[in-house]
Amino acid sequence: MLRRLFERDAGSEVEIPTGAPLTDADLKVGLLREIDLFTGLSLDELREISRTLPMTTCQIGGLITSPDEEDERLYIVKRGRVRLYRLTPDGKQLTLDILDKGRIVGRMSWLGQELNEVYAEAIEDAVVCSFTPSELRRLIDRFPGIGLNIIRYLSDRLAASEREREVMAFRSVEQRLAARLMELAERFGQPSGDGVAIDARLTQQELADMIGTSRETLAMTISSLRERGVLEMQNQRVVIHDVEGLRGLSGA
Amino acid sequence: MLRRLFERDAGSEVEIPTGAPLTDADLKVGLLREIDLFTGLSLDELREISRTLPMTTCQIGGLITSPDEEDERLYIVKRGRVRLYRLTPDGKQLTLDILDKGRIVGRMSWLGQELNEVYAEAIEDAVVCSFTPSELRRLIDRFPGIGLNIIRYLSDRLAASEREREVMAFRSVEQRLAARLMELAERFGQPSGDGVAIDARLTQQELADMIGTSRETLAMTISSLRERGVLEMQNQRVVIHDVEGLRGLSGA
DNA sequence: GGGAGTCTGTGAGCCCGCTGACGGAGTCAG
DNA sequence: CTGACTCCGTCAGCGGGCTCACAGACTCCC
Repeated sequence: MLRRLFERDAGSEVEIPTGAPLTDADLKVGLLREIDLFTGLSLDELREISRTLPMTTCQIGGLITSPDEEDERLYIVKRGRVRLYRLTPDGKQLTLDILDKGRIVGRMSWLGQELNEVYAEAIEDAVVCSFTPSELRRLIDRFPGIGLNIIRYLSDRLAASEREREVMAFRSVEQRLAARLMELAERFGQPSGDGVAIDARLTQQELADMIGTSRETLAMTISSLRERGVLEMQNQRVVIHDVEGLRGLSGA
Repeated sequence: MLRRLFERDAGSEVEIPTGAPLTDADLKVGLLREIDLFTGLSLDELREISRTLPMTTCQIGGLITSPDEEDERLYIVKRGRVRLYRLTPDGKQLTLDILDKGRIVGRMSWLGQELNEVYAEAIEDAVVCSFTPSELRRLIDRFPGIGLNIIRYLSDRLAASEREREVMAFRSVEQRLAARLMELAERFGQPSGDGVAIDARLTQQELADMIGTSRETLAMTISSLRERGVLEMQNQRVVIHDVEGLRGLSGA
């Protein structure tokens, strides 16, 4: 079961070029501006920050960070999507979150033990930039606004995580699936011919990992929803036909 | 089922005396010093902060905050213990955490939506002090160290919450119970005649709410563990006889 | 086009844990 | 002492979801 970790193309580990920047400095500033973490900072400040931040790319399937990693480092996603997941001792996965632009992942002991024990895998080609703990600390001392933004970010993640705990504790697979698809539709939904399409390739195994069930049970649940005309899933794309119906099934 | 919310003595809602302080100013400074959130601040700074912080008391069973609350306010526990829980639409509870000295609860929209939808109930007589969002913001601007401490605190909570999600997703009631008791023992354990006693009164219903199961199933599980000599539970006190055995059962 | 690898659909069987029910034990007020 | 209330122990019954097993469909690469 452990091999699933490596099932996608390997050899795409992140290299971290601490020296020369990969890209034009102004492009970097541009990317920084789009990130919520840095709202409220002036252009000059952004420029100053961008000088110290190495940017790295990571191909689809590559691991950005894992519990084996020794370096304490914090990554900010600039492009692409990153899947955060935990691995149980017996090899099952639980996907915690899908991160896109502006969201944070990493482990830093001084920053609590956040995201220890957590893997981060690029599910699209991704660009991330990274800090060391001391860099971040210096940044926050100079620009307290960044501290506030991180607090807001962590609070959001915490609220979502605790909502998830309640869902996992008391709700059936169908309800959990409905709730998760609603969330994905809100974040990645595209209006399509007949309803809302979720703009992400998701195998049934991946969906199952998100709601903590088995692939087989998930397939049965999808079938049932398809028969009732609520949604369709083909070619690893989910299309929701009856959004309101799905919301009702989610039990919220 | 909803009445369980009120089963303990009512009439003990928090009143917030925004004006005159309840206690001697120096006592307040003393309490602030013990709180992790304020480590790294000088005595003068603590004194300055203490002037603006109202302290309130809350009797056992009282609600410190709930989703119905309109005020956005952040509370810091100074004495006593506070149980954080969510309520499902059909009236079941899931206890998220037990907070003691120095830990934070509250809802603030600018601080993400943390702890929206969350109830906080005093399970011992408690003393809390509270901020408004603007007060906290001012504090962080003046003392960035507080921002760092909050970040660390939130990171810890998030890591614990995500670990919990994995546990809820894949582990049996017995494993969940074992893991939870280990955690409680670490936080509230007292060496006792025959093993480790958990220093907190806990009904079986309350334990069941912590691990997301029913009271009946919990009772069966406790019985089974008792027969195997792992632990004992009487008078709402848990005594763990075989700590290593319990750790093994937790599957970690 | 053909074969390897992956993904999807479905079924049989089994067991954990939920529901519902009820009696006993402890505790507190009168 | 006695009733009222809460908490605890246990059981029968059932069903959701897991495991195991396999066949069909799709994709990608030679």
